[in-house]
Amino acid sequence: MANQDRKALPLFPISVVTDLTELSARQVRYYEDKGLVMPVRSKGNRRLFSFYDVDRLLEIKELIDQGVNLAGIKQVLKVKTEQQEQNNQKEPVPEETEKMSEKDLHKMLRRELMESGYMNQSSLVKGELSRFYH
DNA sequence: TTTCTAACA
DNA sequence: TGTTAGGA
Repeated sequence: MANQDRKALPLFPISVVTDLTELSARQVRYYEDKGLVMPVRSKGNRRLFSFYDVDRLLEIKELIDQGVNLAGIKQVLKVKTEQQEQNNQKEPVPEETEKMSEKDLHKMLRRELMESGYMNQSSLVKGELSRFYH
């Protein structure tokens, strides 16, 4: 089983999440209501969070005290999710460097840029995202 | 005992 | 956001 799947496994109740994130249960539930996280429900209508959910909530926490509102956070998470989906369908890198076509080389470079963080939060925060600040 | 929803001195 | 009522 891939690590990606493990991180997506719905495992812990809200109590664990509040411990890990320092967020109140009220906040966690509120953020779910706003679509920032979507934990699975289980026996007795109880929320089950995955590692991914916890990671997202930690990012949400950071953005909150950075002064970003829910609309802005939603934008960031949207991008994050899109990037993650791209990583899931990432194609294997060609074995031999000599046989690497120019096309593959460009794919690699583009991927390096994306994963090095060039097109993530930093640039977002400085640019488009600025209008979501107070 | 823990978590859930809904609502507000 | 906190807190609480009333159930499951």
